[in-house]
Amino acid sequence: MSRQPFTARVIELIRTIPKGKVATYGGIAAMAGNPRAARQVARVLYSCSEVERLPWHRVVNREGRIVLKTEWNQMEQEERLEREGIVFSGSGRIDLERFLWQPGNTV
DNA sequence: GCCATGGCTAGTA
DNA sequence: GCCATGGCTAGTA
Repeated sequence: MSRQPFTARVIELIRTIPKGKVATYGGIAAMAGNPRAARQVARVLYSCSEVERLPWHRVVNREGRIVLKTEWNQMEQEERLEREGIVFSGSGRIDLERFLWQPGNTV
């Protein structure tokens, strides 16, 4: 199953998110070459996570929130992130200043 | 036509 | 809460 370049880059990028960090849908899309294709990232996660064994839980929305449909899935994502040391505020948000993956920085 | 987005506005308190 | 966005798939001809 060969993939389109954009999708292949998205998959590769998601794989690269380090443990203990998160990325945003829009951020991954931008790194893959199209800042407006945030929903494609969602689509890739939805359709490829299992087969590609992606660290799907490390992708959240621009507000640092989990946006999965079902409560069951939301809880699983939250648990996986907390197990990696990511902290949620009382209102269920992740501090992106602290936990956002920024491939460029040397810190 | 689907999708796990994002950005901007309207409308309430 | 609305709706533009865009890569991809399913399903028809």
